[in-house]
Amino acid sequence: MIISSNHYVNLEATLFSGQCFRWISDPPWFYGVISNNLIKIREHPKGIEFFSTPTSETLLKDKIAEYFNLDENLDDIYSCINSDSRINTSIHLFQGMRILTQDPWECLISFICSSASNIKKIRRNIDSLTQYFGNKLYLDQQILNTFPTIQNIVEIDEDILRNLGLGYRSKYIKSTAQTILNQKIKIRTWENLNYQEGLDQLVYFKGIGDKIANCILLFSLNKKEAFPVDRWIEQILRNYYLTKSENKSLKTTASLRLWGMNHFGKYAGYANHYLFHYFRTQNK
DNA sequence: GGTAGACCTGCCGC
DNA sequence: TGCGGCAGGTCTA
Repeated sequence: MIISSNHYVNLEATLFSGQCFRWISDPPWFYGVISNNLIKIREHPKGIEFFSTPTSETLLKDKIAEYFNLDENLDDIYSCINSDSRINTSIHLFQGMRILTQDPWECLISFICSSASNIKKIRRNIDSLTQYFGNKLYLDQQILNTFPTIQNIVEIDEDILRNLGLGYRSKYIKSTAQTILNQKIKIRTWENLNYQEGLDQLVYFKGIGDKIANCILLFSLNKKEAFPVDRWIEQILRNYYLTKSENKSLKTTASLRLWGMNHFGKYAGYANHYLFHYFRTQNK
């Protein structure tokens, strides 16, 4: 099934820029899991083309459009954030790269896994989790697994997570699932929170600080003003954006994040992600 | 409000 | 081949 988009959709950049961790590339197709369905997708002159199983394409169409934020006007966003040469270069290099709207629970666990790690290891960790807990989905030659549920994580021992290679993050994953269950926290209502309310809710969990919370807000809760500050973004801000005195006075992640949100405005998250991907790919 | 260690594990470069 | 530094952070003292 084809879903039309008002702007070119750059699947390679969107799916492999570090906002999600378990898509597989088999050109021209990409395979991934959305809402417990195996999705096969490729770029199409009108937008994107996809197949799904077990749910039919017709029933999943809206979900896929939402996942890729296809109704969001990229040209408007570009004109908002394109205020310097670095952003401009990145937009030209990765034209059509979109910020996704992923499942918040999966996004939350994935980014807890990301702390002091690297993309390869994060992918391995999440793959191990889905292989241990998930249900297998088949399409063409691909086998992918559904993501573990909150209940799945609550029910198993922390040592199993450690044996899967998650290290010190295991206790955070476990305690987050436990807290959500015990306090009957409704993840589905998170999308109704404003940025600050969402941030407060997320950093309440052990293992989620300012950076990871902003990733979850940006990549799953539709908060395009969110501005995750990691090692890369901190370096970019300090080297290219901050004045000498700002470099001195802005010490914490949160203060750098506030600077970024103020400087780049309501689509700061887009500016952040384009800069992040640009500098990461340049420095490989 | 700000800082130094500790924390798991496996890439990656020398 | 083997080894040490380091990675999309966060917590605690």
